[in-house]
Amino acid sequence: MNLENEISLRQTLDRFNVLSDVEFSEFLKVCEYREFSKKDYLLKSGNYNHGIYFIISGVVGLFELIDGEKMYQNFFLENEFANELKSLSTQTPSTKNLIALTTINSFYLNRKKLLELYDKSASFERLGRKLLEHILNGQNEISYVLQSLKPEKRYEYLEIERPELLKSIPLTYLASYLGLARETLSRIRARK
Amino acid sequence: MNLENEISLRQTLDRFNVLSDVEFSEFLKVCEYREFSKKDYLLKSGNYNHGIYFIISGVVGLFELIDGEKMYQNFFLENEFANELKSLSTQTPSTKNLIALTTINSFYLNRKKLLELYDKSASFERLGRKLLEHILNGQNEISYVLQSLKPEKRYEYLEIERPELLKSIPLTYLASYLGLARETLSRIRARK
DNA sequence: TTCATTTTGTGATTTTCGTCACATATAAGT
DNA sequence: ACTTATATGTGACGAAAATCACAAAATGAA
Repeated sequence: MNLENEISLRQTLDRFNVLSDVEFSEFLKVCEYREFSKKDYLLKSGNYNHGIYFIISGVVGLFELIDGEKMYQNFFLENEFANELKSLSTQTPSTKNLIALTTINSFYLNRKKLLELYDKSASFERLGRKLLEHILNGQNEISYVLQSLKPEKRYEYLEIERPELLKSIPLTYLASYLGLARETLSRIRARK
Repeated sequence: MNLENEISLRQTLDRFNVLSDVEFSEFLKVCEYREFSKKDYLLKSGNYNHGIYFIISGVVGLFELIDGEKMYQNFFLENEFANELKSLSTQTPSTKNLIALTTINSFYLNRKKLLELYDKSASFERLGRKLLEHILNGQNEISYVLQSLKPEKRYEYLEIERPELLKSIPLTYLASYLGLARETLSRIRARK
């Protein structure tokens, strides 16, 4: 069970191809197992952000309150790193929130401990850099969708590129993610 | 003149607070001075991407051809690093283009040489990581604009947060950047 | 200076999407 | 099982933006 979780993490990190066995066990030492119930906040706006979460199971949403409405900006699924990097890197209070959309099993990675790892070996720093590259590529993609695609095509983007989101996340949240009115997305789906 | 350019670079890098004097002169060794005329391509879609450019002076645009139209996705001004990180990090042919919108003076930073630097000292890797964080924060911001702001507010975002773009870049290009029809942006500006 | 190219402005028209209102369905909590 | 809270569907309507068409202005090149 616990071992299984570590294997998930290992496999995810292996895709970046940087950590040796020894380094991985070093890495594991900074991982704290944490659980959350649905609607729990992993990060609340106004608070400082001290780390990131590796999602073992469940779905986490990143949102910002705008005119009293939750605008979802990202979703993190199994085997992804839930994060809000702006407040993490600048160490200023977060304007955004991370919320558990389901029950969550996760590993928490404390920022300070990660920075200490960075000092120990360049491999960890490299892992951090590669993870950032990965996140940035994802962010570029969603920008492209918002900039260039009409509502119907945005929905198709989800169908093709991120079908897991359609399955696990309420339409209402996806609408804000795609920059559309809830009703518009509902109608797009209706005519399919 | 040449010294002046190096000072610009130094000041820009100093904001990340990682390189010593010695490391900076090491860094300078991988910088190749390059000039471009207006309309030259720094990167052409279909080609491999072998590095990034520090812009000493001028403006570079990042665009993608969609239905035969240039969709501008970013602009790089003086003292910024013009880049297309997806093709650079994955080493696949670029789908995007970097084009000189004015005469350009730049330093070219070759990817391989940068990776070699990364191996030499963790400071360089850290610089790379911090630069990525910086780029990612910018990318998050433009996503927010596209997702949450109506056309008029998008224009105001430029007025307030990026006035240099309004001064130096044709309205037509800015329209695609903001995900709007050219005419819409022209009318927004007219009623101000 | 002249000609071609690029960029911007502006009206008329069409389309799409957002908004409002309310019904229904589904899930969650006691 | 009952009640409340969340989420979804759908029609009517209006506002806003896209599209089309063309003129004017600005920029660049020969």
